[in-house]
Amino acid sequence: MTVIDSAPVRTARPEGRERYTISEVADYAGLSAHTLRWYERIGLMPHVDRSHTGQRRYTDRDLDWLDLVGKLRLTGMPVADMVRYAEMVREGDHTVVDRLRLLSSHREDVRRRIAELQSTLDVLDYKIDRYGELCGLHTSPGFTSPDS
Amino acid sequence: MTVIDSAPVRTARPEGRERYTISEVADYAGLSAHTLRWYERIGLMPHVDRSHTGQRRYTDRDLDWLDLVGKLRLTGMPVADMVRYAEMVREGDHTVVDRLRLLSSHREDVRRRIAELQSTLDVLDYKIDRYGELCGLHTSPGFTSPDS
DNA sequence: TAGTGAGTTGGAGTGCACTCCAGGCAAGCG
DNA sequence: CGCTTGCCTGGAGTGCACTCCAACTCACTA
Repeated sequence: MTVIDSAPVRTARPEGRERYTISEVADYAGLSAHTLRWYERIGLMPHVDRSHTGQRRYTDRDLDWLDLVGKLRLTGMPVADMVRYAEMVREGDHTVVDRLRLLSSHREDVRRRIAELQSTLDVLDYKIDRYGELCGLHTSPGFTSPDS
Repeated sequence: MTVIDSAPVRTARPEGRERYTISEVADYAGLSAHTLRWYERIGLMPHVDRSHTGQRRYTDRDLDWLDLVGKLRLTGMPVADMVRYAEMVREGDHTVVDRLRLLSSHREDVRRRIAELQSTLDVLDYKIDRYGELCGLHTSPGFTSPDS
């Protein structure tokens, strides 16, 4: 992968060590060990290496990748798209244009979502204000509602 | 339901008519007719009335309700929570405090989500900038990447 | 040396939110 | 009259993203 496929910001890592067990990574990334193995099976991880006994040993690079995946996941990118992205990263630099396209289109999605959320926030504020008034005026039961 | 359970803003309605068929409502709300029937089955609709032949006839009030449901849905409120809300609305005004609680807690969720999306947007901007540079520098294939 | 705890696998199961299907009814049209 | 269109029902099926299971290995401690 290219240098830009590691996250730009660093988050606190368990220790200064450079190889992590699956449960350490699960804790760090907020995913279950199951999910980490599943990510690997479906091709969402860039080949995790193993200890001499066959246990997974994640590197800081893997943690960086998981940071990015976590961000994309939180913003609702489908797993299939993330896998496509991961594949492109593995395929090398001739895929940068497509990667750019994928990321840009996702960015548009995210922008749209922010706008949607914002507009819902307005509706919620309005309704919460109304309910607040209602609760402030008569908190006790025993009156009839105008409609319903 | 109370007056505040209709949406504060009006959106364009199919026609000035006051009773709509399921497919008109599907078009309007951006849901399938299947989904509208399903909403009713699970108790997410406040009793839709019927024509003399048993077909659903939605009112403007139903459309208002669907506006709200659509907003909540877009902001990721689980259907189960929306059903709880709908039940409370049906139960009458003694549930306003709980409704307020539910809405307020959802508002916090939405605020958190906006912040998350915003932070992802920053990451995306950063990566897209890097990819942009890369594409600007060498759009043709045939070179080796620094890593992988 | 036996037990505990953390890891391994492939495959099956879960929960959510739809989505579709088969079979049927009612209205309108040529 | 037959045909098409739109709607009805209960129940089954789908896709996504996990989530768990059974059966196993390995390292460590009492």
